[in-house]
Amino acid sequence: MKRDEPTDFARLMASECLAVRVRRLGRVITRVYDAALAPHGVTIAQLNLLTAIVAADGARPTDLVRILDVEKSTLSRDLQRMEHLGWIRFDPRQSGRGRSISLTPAGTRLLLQIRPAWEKAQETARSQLGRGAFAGLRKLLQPIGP
Amino acid sequence: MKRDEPTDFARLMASECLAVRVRRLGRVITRVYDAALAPHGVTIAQLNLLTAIVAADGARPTDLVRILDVEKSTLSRDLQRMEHLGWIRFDPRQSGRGRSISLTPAGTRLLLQIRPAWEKAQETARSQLGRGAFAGLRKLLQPIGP
DNA sequence: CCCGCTAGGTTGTACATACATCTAATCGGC
DNA sequence: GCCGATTAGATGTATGTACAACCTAGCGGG
Repeated sequence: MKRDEPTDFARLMASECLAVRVRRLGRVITRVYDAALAPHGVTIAQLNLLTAIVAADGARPTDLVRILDVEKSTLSRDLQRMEHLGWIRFDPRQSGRGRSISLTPAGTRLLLQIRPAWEKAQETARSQLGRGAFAGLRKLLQPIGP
Repeated sequence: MKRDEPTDFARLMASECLAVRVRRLGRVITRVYDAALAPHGVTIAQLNLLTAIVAADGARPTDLVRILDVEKSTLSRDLQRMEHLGWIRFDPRQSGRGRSISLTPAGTRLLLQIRPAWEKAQETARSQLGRGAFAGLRKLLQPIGP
């Protein structure tokens, strides 16, 4: 019986490819969080940016690029959107290049309002994945983050 | 000392949010695979689709939606692109709704040419994450897949 | 002090993704 | 065999993502 090379490869991808699995989980998880946050008009990507800006106090776009492992052009446009929405502001720096980012009062208020929705999304994700998988993933992904 | 609620939330997100971690890993991993596949003019998302079509022989778009956990409108456009590129074809079905998808000869040839680049991306991912994390992730993500 | 470098950002283009809405085809009850 | 309900897909709009190419403002050597 002749081996079917395309089928072999297809099976191998399905069972072994890390990208396929991580991306799929990303789609599913993103939907969970986006659905929970939607009533506030915010996405998980935007919430991630907002909290990163708060956590890395006084950071410039280029710092967030490093911290979040996102492309600078992606970040540039994401920040533009959030500036137009009135959530963030760019401040000139005393010395050195670039501008620091900070939350506006509206951005800060929004962040605080969002929190319960995020907690709910965490709980949904936990129950959908199972508590063991959730905790295991969080732990395994720890060293990958900053 | 007064508690800073935004900062608390920001720290919590950074340390506890599963979406943040999964999405970040997704960006990093996607770049690894896309870079390896780029010389063939294919992305990891497209390779995933091609192999899913082969693995789920005779599947319709709606079947892939279920299998890959992707939105039907997303899939619709991804398939359109691949049809225009001449990689896939839609075949009418004997009975029932919809159309089955299959690879064209060009699509099949492409798939076989790609394989070494994918193996290389796997190896790169493995060494960047560390073998333990790679294997652990693959295993943890197993039950989430189909 | 000036001029070249380089780091920081933006813009052009393309793909991947999703939600809402719409169209079309099929299925099933009667 | 028709007609209402359901399903399969396509389209409009928006976000997130990346690469390549470009621009520009500070830094630093001389």
